[in-house]
Amino acid sequence: MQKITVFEVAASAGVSLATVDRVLNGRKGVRPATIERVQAAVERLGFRRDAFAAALATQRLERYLFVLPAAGTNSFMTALHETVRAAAGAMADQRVAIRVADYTAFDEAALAGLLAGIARDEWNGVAVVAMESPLVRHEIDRLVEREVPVVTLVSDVSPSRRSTFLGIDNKAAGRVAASLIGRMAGGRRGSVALLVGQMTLHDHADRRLGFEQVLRREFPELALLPTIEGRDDSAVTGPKLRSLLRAHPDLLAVYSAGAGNRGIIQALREDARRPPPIVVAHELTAHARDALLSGTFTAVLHQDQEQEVENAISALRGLARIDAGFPLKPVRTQIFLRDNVP
Amino acid sequence: MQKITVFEVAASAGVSLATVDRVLNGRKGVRPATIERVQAAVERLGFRRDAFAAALATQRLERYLFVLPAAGTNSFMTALHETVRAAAGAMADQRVAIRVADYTAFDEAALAGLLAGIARDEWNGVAVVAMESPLVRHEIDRLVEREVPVVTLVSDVSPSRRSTFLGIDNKAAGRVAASLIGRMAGGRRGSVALLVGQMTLHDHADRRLGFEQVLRREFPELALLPTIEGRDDSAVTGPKLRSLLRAHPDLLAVYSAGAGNRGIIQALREDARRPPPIVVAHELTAHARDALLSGTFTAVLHQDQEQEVENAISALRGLARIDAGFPLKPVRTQIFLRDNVP
DNA sequence: ATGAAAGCGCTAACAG
DNA sequence: CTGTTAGCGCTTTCAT
Repeated sequence: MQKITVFEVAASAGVSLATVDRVLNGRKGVRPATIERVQAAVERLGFRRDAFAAALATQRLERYLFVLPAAGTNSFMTALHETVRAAAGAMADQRVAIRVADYTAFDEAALAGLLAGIARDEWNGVAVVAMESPLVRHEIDRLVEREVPVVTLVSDVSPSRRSTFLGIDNKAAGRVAASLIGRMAGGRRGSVALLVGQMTLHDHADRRLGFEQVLRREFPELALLPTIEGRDDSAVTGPKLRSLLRAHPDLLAVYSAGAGNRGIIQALREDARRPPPIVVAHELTAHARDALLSGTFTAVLHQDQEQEVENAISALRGLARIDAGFPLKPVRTQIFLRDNVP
Repeated sequence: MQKITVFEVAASAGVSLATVDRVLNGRKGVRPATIERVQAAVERLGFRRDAFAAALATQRLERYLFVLPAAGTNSFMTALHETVRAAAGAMADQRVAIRVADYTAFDEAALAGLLAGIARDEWNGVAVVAMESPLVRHEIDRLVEREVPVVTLVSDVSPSRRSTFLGIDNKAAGRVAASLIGRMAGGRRGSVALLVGQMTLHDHADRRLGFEQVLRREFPELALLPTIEGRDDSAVTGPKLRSLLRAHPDLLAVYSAGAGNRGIIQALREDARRPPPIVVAHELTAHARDALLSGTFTAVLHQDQEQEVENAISALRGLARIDAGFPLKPVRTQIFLRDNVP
């Protein structure tokens, strides 16, 4: 497998380098007949363009913007910032610049405003952790109109014109949670608590959907209590769960579909019932995981952030037509039990 | 963030390009004082080497060899070949050539022979799906002596001098299997079957270890039957499990730690006991997964091959000092329940 | 519509 | 030990 260069292609086709380049990059100003001659030469010689040389010569610089809820909102978001930053570092020497813009969590107007300020010539693409909101949807649609590729990450907004949603299958996650809880309850009857951040978060809403569906259909002996909105904030989830535990002595399981697990763990610690409630949660910090897994039977659903961010970057590059086809893998959810903590 | 080139570094340090290059690439023959001056300049200017230019100039061509059990051995191995081939394709235009060499599964001598024939100047690194065997261990050590980086993949051999084992935590996988089975059995007593390919396969041995450990300690009401060696072959696993099912009417769970699941599924289909046995298996094909998940309660442990192969390539490139440090992620095991099939 | 020639940023002979 | 210089393969003005 020899190295065929544009030079040999040019020679073989009886044209100059410039012409070969024009054909290769589909630029106009070449006679059809010439195009064919060049393409024939490419085929004949089995020419493969050298990606490094091309990148060097073009001096290309790609810019992508990640729009995320502010770090510090909760550990998931803090970690997400970190993950994006890490990915940015890794891509930097491939001439891919990645920046992050913050918005106050749950603040639709802030998010919409941020999106409104994005210009086509500034960014080659935008990845956004969205939320359900007409305002937000509208701005995403406008971005797409301005030909700025947009993908949603972690939490979607539908039906907007964003190119893809990249993230775990949240309905499946909810179903798994219900399945685990139902099996572990082993036929006992009692009530089940479900906590989300806020129902405008598409991902949390999806999880609830899947959860309810399986719980109702397969475990009718378990009564689902009204959903609690904890704003992904331990200062809210803690007290709310605490009073729920007090009000429902028969509560035997908790599904935390959002964040704010520190509050939840706290409330559970103070609870005295035996056996302690079954808990299924989504998490990110190792600390939360350890605390959660120490209960009776508890499972943690883990979402591969790194992969999600990598996928987002790949997708955006694909949309910006910098890099060819990207077979995106679905983002994985891992289930952690006590026995497989890393 | 401007573009700093080696040229500016040279100027700022008061040396020539060649010297900068020497320092940058850690080549010898530079006075310590000069090295410091250059490094200072690099820091000061925030110089980042352009990977494309470097790759272009070096004309580097990396060659890595994957040594695997022949495809067709079982679907896992067939898929592994395919995964390696796919990775090879993706790396090809980055001037990384990946080849595969086959050996007959379970044939220590064949594997050892293959390894013995590898020359240092032919390959920049070797990834091998190994097995426990003095012969194999010896050849791996010899390769390392000849300064050919070696990593093991999927199944390790210890204590050889290979650089790293890349693969899932098989003891953890075994523990999870036991945990799931124990929980699902819900206190019933009965016997449990464990099938592996062969005990010389390090990964299967590890899974057994973790499995036994948790089963004994936490679920003493479950009796573990003698381990069956099924050679990862459905023609063997099927009949063996079938006779086991006949001999043990109280058998209530099966852990398939190896391959050959088609045979296992077949045997379970013919079995009439109610409820059907709990099954935990490792798998690869979607078909096996679907079949397995249709039982009473069954879980499938899924191993991320793509990631494993990518990790192997990264690790080898790191060892070949082509690419800097790669923070390898542990390879994930995903648990599939009926509700989260992709 | 096509060609000639000058780089892109880094590396590696070859001198000194 | 350090500097000079000629590329690597592709892109891109600027002529023709």
